[in-house]
Amino acid sequence: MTPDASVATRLASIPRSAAQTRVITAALELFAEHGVSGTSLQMIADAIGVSKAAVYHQFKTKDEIVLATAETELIGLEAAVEAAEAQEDRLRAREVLLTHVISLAVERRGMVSALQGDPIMVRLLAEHEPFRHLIDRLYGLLLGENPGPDTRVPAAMLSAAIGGAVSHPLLADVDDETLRVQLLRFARRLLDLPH
Amino acid sequence: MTPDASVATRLASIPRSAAQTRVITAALELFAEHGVSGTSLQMIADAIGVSKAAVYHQFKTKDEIVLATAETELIGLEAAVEAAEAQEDRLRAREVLLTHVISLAVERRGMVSALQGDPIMVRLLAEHEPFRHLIDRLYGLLLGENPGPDTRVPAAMLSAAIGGAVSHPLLADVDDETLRVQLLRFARRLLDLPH
DNA sequence: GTCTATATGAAGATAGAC
DNA sequence: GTCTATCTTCATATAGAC
Repeated sequence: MTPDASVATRLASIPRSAAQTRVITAALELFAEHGVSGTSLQMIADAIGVSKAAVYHQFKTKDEIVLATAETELIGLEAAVEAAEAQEDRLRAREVLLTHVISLAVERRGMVSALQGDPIMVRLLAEHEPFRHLIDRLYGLLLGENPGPDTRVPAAMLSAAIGGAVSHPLLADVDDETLRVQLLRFARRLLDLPH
Repeated sequence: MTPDASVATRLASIPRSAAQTRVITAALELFAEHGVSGTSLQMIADAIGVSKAAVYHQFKTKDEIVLATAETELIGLEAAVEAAEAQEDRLRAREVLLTHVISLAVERRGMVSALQGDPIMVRLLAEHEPFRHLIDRLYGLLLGENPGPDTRVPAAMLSAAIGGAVSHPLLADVDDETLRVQLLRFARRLLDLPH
C-alpha cells in the first residue's frame, strides 16, 4: 500500500553481540513471568550465570535493557505490518496482517504478555516514537479511515484477545498449531471477515 | 443452578475501617497505573497523604494490601457469578453472566488491568483458593462440561478481550454506555450467542 | 567480557511517642 | 490513627582489576 513511507521509518536493527543477546533473551523471559518492575538486574544476571557488573557492561541502564527487549520483539511485528502493507487491497491486507500477527503471537507465546500487559512496556510503546509509529500503522491497516466505535471496539477486543489468549491458563494444554487455527477462526468471526 | 454450593464458599466480606478503605482505594489506582511491583508503600502513603507507618498500621504487609484490593474488586465478580448461577438454563446463565461481567468491567474501567494483567495478581488468583474457586465457577458457567479447544479458545479470547478493551487506548474516548453496548454485541458474536 | 568490591538510595518493615 | 526515627535488605549503578 505505502511501501516507501514505511522504509523511511523502519525500526533500527541494532546489531547485538552474543553477550547482549543472552541478556535480552533472559530478560524477556523474566519480564514475562515477573513483569519489568518485578525483575531485578540480579535476577537477569543469575539467569545467565554472570555477575551484575557483566550485565551493566552490555547495557548502561535497566531502561536500555527494556528498550532492547521491546525492539527485538517488535521486529517481527514490523515484518507483519510490512507484509500487509504490500497487499493491493484493504481486505487482503487485513487478512495477511491477521495471519502473520496470530502466528507471531503463538510462536512467542508466553513472551507476548511481557510486551502487551506490562505498565512500563505500555508507556514505552506510547512514548517511544518508532514504536508508536508501528502501532499506528498496524491500527491503520485494521481500521481504515475515521473509524467509529463499532469498528474500534472489535479491533481493540481482538488486539487484547490475541495477546491474552496465547498465554491464558485455560489454553495452556492446547498445542501451538491448534491454537493458531482456532485463534484465526474466531478473529475472523470477531471482525466479520470471510473464512 | 447450584446456589447452595456457592453460599458455603463466598468470598469473605471482611469489614474495613475508613482508613483501610482509603488505603485500598489508593492502592488499586496505583496498581492499575504502575503495576503491583511498581507501586511502593511510600507511593500509597503519599497518595493518601499519610506516612508509611500509618499504612502499616492498617495492613501488616504489602501482600495483605494486594490481597485486600483483589478481594474488594472480586466481590462484584462473585455477585455476577451468583446471579448467573441462579438462572434456570445454561443459555440464560451465560447471558446474565456476560451482561453483568461486562457492566462491571466498564464500571471499573482502568482498574481491571490491575487485576487481570499483573503478574502478582495472576499468581494470587491462581494460588489463593477462594479466588481460584470463583474463577472456576465463572468458567464452568461459560464452558459447560469437557470443553474442547473450540469452546475454550473463544472463552479465553473473550476474557482477555473484555479486560483489555475497557482500558485500551484506542477506546479511551468512547463513553461507558457505548462501550458497554458494543462490548456486549461483539462478545455475543464471539460466543455465537443470539442477540 | 568478566570479576570483586563498593557507593547510594529506596524498598519493606518495626519501635515507640503522641 | 498518625507520627518520626530507625533497621535491614535489596535495588540501581560505578570503579577498577583480570
